[in-house]
Amino acid sequence: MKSVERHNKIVEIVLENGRMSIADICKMFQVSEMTARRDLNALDRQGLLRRIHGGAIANLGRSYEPSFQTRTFKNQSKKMAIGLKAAELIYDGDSVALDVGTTTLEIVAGLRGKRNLTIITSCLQIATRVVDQLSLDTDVRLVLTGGIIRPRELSMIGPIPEHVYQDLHVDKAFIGIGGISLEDGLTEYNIEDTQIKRMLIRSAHEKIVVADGSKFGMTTFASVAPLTAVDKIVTDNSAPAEIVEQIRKQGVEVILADAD
Amino acid sequence: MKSVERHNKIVEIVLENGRMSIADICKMFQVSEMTARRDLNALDRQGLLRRIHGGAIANLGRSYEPSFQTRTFKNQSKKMAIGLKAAELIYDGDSVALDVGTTTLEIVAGLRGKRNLTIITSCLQIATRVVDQLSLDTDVRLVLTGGIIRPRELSMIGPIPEHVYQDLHVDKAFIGIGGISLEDGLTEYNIEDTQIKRMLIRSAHEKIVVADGSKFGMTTFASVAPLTAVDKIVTDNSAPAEIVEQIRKQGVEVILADAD
DNA sequence: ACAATCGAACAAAAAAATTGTATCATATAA
DNA sequence: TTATATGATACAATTTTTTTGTTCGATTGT
Repeated sequence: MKSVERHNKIVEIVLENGRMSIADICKMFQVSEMTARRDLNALDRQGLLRRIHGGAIANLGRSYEPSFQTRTFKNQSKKMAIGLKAAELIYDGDSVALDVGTTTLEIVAGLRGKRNLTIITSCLQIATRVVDQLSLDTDVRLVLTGGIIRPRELSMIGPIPEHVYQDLHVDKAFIGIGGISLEDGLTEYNIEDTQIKRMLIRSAHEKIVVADGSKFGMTTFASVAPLTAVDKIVTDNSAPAEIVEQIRKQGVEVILADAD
Repeated sequence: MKSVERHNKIVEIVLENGRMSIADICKMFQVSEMTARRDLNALDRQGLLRRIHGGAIANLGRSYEPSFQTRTFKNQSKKMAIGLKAAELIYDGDSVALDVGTTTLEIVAGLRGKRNLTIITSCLQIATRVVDQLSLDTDVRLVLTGGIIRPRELSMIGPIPEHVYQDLHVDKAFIGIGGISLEDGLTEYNIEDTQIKRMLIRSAHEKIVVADGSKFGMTTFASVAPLTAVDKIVTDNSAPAEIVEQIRKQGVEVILADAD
């Protein structure tokens, strides 16, 4: 086992159980205390958990959204499956908007080989990944909306992106979302985000939500739009069947990706 | 000598002399032919030179601007010195615009420890570096202008950044430039860039050009502005003394950084 | 106070990268 | 075309970097 794998596992467990002790790590991975401490200190520096005496705890205050990097670890394989499935909805020549998010980020991997795409995003991570992965092989036009960068999020907010989205029209918008519920519709953690997401929905011909199964039945802080404001939802097969059923009855297509 | 240093030296020499043979490399660095070949192949893959039978040649069609990555290698130590010197002009609380460029990129390193900065840029590299290096320690507000990303340049052009710069006003703008000449003033390689640079100059209270000594006396393709449109020029001590003298006579302050 | 935990420093071990040599394939020039 | 130089692959040797463990004095929480 490589050290990076161990780090990932540790973060996953801390996120799952809320805490993990030095002793736990020693036992589970057969390493010395010093190594366990070094691991936790490194992960703490990366902001992925909070170091405490004797171990580490998750660093999420309940009502706060975890940082982008932390969220990347949650349900990663599911997000990858969703991203690839969502990418299948994109055809050569499409103009697509990719919302900020760890799930939308995975869509990029599925764009290899597609021709003549226009991609609009306000997410620095997505932009960087597109440049790294695509701009060499594929002929892709990449547009960044600009805006004020939120340091932990690497997304841009404020009047600039709103203004840009207002003037642009895309074939398809892929929207990440904090919660999907029958009662409260689509909800997000931050008010700033809701505004951008609304603009996105407005300026896209086809509106597609990407969200892993854990988002279903969740209501987070700020309301974005009713369920029926979007055309499709791409999720994985861990999404609760009854909720999916109800959503379909409301006329929203739900696409399930196979996650390992 | 580390392999990276050797690579840098090789690129520098190829850029300087236009070509370099396998034998040259073996002799100069006391390495085997195999190593020399591996070096050239690696650098070719990175697009920094063009591999030919028996050696390598520079891969610049004379009238074209080399790619961002290639330019990073040219006069790197001088650019670092200039960047640090230029950063001394920035005070706590300033709002600064950082133009696209390999020299402006080096300003970021000098911003450590400064408080309450607002940085505006349309360069993806600069944005990424600011996020990596500063956003943790420093309290910096980072604004990206947005725009269409030019894949090789990682800069943004088009109506979006122009519009954004139009609405923003900064204390100081640091402008990279392709050529500085007494007859033709400030010139650039691409027309697209000139427009943005003009906007930058217009929206800044203090206009500062950063350019290494090799840019002096050069005229590139497109005219940006007359020399007197800017307040200061930060360069290194390799800048030709007579030209510097003449520029100073025109009322533009020239600051010389000590390069190794 | 006192046992557990921590971090610094050093040494050991493992992993990764760099480099060289030998060998055979390929390209260039006469 | 042949002869010679150059190239590429594979493997081994080397160096460098990363990771890990141990010891020991300092610090922490109960």
